[in-house]
Amino acid sequence: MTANQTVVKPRQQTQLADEASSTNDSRTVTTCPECDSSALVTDETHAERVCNDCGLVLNSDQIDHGPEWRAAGSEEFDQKSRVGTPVTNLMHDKGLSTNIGWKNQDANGNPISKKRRAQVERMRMWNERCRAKTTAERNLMNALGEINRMASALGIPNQARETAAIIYRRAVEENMIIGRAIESMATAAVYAAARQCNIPRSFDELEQVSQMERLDIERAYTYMVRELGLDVPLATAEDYLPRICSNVGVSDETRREARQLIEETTQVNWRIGKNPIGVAAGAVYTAVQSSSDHITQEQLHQETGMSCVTIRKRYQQFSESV
DNA sequence: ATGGTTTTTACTGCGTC
DNA sequence: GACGCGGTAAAAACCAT
Repeated sequence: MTANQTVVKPRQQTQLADEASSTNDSRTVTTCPECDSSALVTDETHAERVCNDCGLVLNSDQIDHGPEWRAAGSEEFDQKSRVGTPVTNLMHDKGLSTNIGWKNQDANGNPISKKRRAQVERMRMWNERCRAKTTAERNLMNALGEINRMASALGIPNQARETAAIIYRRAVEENMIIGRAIESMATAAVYAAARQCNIPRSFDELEQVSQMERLDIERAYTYMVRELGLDVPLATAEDYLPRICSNVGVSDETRREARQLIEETTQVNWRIGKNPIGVAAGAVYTAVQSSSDHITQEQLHQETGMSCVTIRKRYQQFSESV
């Protein structure tokens, strides 16, 4: 919109990612960069994150997120604990408002009188009604609920959901929602967040879980990218690889091999302009050929939506470039 | 709207079980 | 014969301009 928005572009994404996870970057890594194993464990005593397979230490001197006190038993734990759920962008009030418990009991766990119960019920009702004071808050509640629902349906993890929520909140702040369908903007936020978190989902997939049509989602998305100056990285073949591998069920060895094939050919000419999904599928197929796994082109076609012909072509190109 | 590129579709034959 | 695979041409989809 304005000049200063384009200037902040490079910061935008890191800001979003940081805000969303509010943790160290390597904590969000799910596979070992050395051996590609997913057996990463957090060693609390040494404050390290270590790969169980090759022993690589991903990061040391981690912040201990646990409490600063110690408790001997669960009773003492309950007593000393003085914290609630973490602040989340996925709720319109960031999860900070008061909730009145649903149980009709007093603090000691004894049932309350009939008269008192009616009173509590009225309080509960009005508390619920007052939670979203304005229409804007009500809309936000609605949208964040939708974001959560779609993310669940697509198997998108919490970190990306938080990112989606932040993107949507920014759109609200910029008055971008007015005159547009909440659902389309919420869907676009999920799409952008998924890509920013390197777990891209296609417009087709989003269309399946959204109430909006593909074109509306695409429009909302381009509008968001433009107006918010979102820095959304292109989806790469590597991004698609883990999902394809686990869905199709190949060994870790094959997965590693496929990743290597992709990495080795990133600068190769034939990769230019090719659909990363096809590249990933081709890499998996190529890797499968030299392994004990039995995955057919048909299976990969079913899983990725890429045609057998395309998978074959990528396979040939991978084979030639080795 | 256009034109170049990529992907899909539909068809083919071959080898293997 | 069913299946997986490899090849091809034409059509469709995609994308930047």
